[in-house]
Amino acid sequence: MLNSPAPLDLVFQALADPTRRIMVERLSRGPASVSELAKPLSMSLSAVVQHLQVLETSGLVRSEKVGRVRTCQIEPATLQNAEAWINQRRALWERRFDRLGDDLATQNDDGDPTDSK
Amino acid sequence: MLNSPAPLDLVFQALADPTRRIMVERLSRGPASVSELAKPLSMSLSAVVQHLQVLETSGLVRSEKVGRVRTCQIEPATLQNAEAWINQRRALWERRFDRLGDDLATQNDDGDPTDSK
DNA sequence: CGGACTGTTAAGCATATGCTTAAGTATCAC
DNA sequence: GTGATACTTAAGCATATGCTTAACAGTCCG
Repeated sequence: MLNSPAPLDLVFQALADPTRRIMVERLSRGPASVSELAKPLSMSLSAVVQHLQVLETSGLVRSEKVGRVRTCQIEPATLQNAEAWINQRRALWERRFDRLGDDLATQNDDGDPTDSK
Repeated sequence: MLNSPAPLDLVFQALADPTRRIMVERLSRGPASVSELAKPLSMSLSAVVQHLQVLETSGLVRSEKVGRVRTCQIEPATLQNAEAWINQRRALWERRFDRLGDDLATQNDDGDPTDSK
């Protein structure tokens, strides 16, 4: 039991910050050290480390230290969980829209294609 | 273009709260009034209204008042924006994994397996 | 060894967030 | 009009968040 089930709360919370999204974007292109992550960001290294901790707690990022360098990488499964949640909601509302379409069709049933675009 | 581009910050921030995700889930199944949204939630109506404001500010929910009832519905496009962001990151890391596979294949290509461990 | 490099940790601070209670406003139903 | 219904708004409060600076701790290099 190394890592927690990474609740959606923490994942979305982590993604809510633009700095952290930049870090995730960078890591989507490949692993990076802490200072590489910090390079494009205009804030102290300390702040970057704190953002990194949020990302790791959320399960979005995993890191390992070798020598004096900590190398970070994304954990795709976690991002996919977030995506999956959104997908499931979409399934609900799309189902609803389909039924709505059926109802309209039923109402207009005797062939008059009102919105023929 | 009535409203602002609904920055991802606000969308992910809105989704970070479990109460608000319950509300979004409910609205994915169809429109609801404020008190209908509040029914499954163990907090004051006032708190629910405040959550609703967060959802509306994020662009995830739209609402309209008729008589004394405010009816709320989801705004699918906004959720899809969030999904799209995740999808785009995935495109990046998948591309990377593909190249990684290529490299491994190339390295092992012409038969001299010097360190076959 | 000594210094540069790469983080790490702690303290402090301003602002944001998620509630609460309490008081108010605008329907609707009789 | 009276009362119930359905929010709405404001104030207050505890905790969380996003930084900062400053001091500390390993690691590598000559």
